[in-house]
Amino acid sequence: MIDETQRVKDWELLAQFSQAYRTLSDAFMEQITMHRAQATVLCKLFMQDGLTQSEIAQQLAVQGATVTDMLQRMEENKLVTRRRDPEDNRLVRVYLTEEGRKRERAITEQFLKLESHIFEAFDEHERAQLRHLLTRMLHNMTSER
Amino acid sequence: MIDETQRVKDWELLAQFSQAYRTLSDAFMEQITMHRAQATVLCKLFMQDGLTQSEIAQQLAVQGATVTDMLQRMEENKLVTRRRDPEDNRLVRVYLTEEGRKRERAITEQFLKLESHIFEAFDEHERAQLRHLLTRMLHNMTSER
DNA sequence: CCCTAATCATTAGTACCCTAACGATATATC
DNA sequence: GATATATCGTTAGGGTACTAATGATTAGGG
Repeated sequence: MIDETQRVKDWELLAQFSQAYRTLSDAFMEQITMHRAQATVLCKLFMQDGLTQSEIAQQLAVQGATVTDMLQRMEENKLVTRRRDPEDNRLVRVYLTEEGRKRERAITEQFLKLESHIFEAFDEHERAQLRHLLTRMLHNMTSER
Repeated sequence: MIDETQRVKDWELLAQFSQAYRTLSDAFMEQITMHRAQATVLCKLFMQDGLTQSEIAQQLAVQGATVTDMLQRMEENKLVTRRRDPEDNRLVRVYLTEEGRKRERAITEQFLKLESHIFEAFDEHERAQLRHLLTRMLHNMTSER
């Protein structure tokens, strides 16, 4: 008989990991005076400027209301500007400011540092293995039904 | 040359996973009218009643202030009671109420459901592999320096 | 015994994330 | 063209998380 009261359940491990990832990335971003979620939004804009708010919400897998709040703070801090799309007035398109664009290097470097910290002592085979497992779990978690 | 602009970076995968886990567990807990973090606290108390707040903070890997807020809400909702430890008056010990204890079955079942949803189509070997990789990352993430 | 340092919990302020309800705009159907 | 439906963003309210500052209690060193 395995002692059920002692064994760490898998969901506990996932919860711990999820929490630890956020805490650590908060700490890394704080080193360059950024917030985790805001840095992530900027990363999306580095790849493609002028995304709509709902596109950002979808890419971050958060609700639209969350994005509204975040972008309001980011606009106050002059990291982005927001303009209605003239083609479709429902859409709000988000653009990097000069100030936002200036942070590209620091942010991408910091995310790479975070990555190498987390994968300390991992070889490429193990990273590939992990990618595969995470991708499958992600599929299970986000698929309908 | 690999096209760096296309490949999903590992930190993005970790961030996605972390977000998806929270969203999904929020959804599962919402089905039984509970909040993710509060359910986790109750689980710790199911294992060991009368934990102090700092012990709970350590087990959840969050700051003490976070636990204070959570437990105040949980006490208002009659899920737990809090009493100062007579041996050491700095400590606040947290105890399950009858109401809190009543939720044990529903909560543990719901976490198991969550687990089997996430690990759909995983065999035991793959789960063991994942446990190993996650544990090592967790170690990298939480170790000093 | 007193003073200092350590530990524990709380408060205040901020950011992130959710749901629910709502207003504005665009599209589809008649 | 008018009405119905869908989409997009905002607001309001609540839960989860952080840091920094504070107060209360305990433990240690002289």
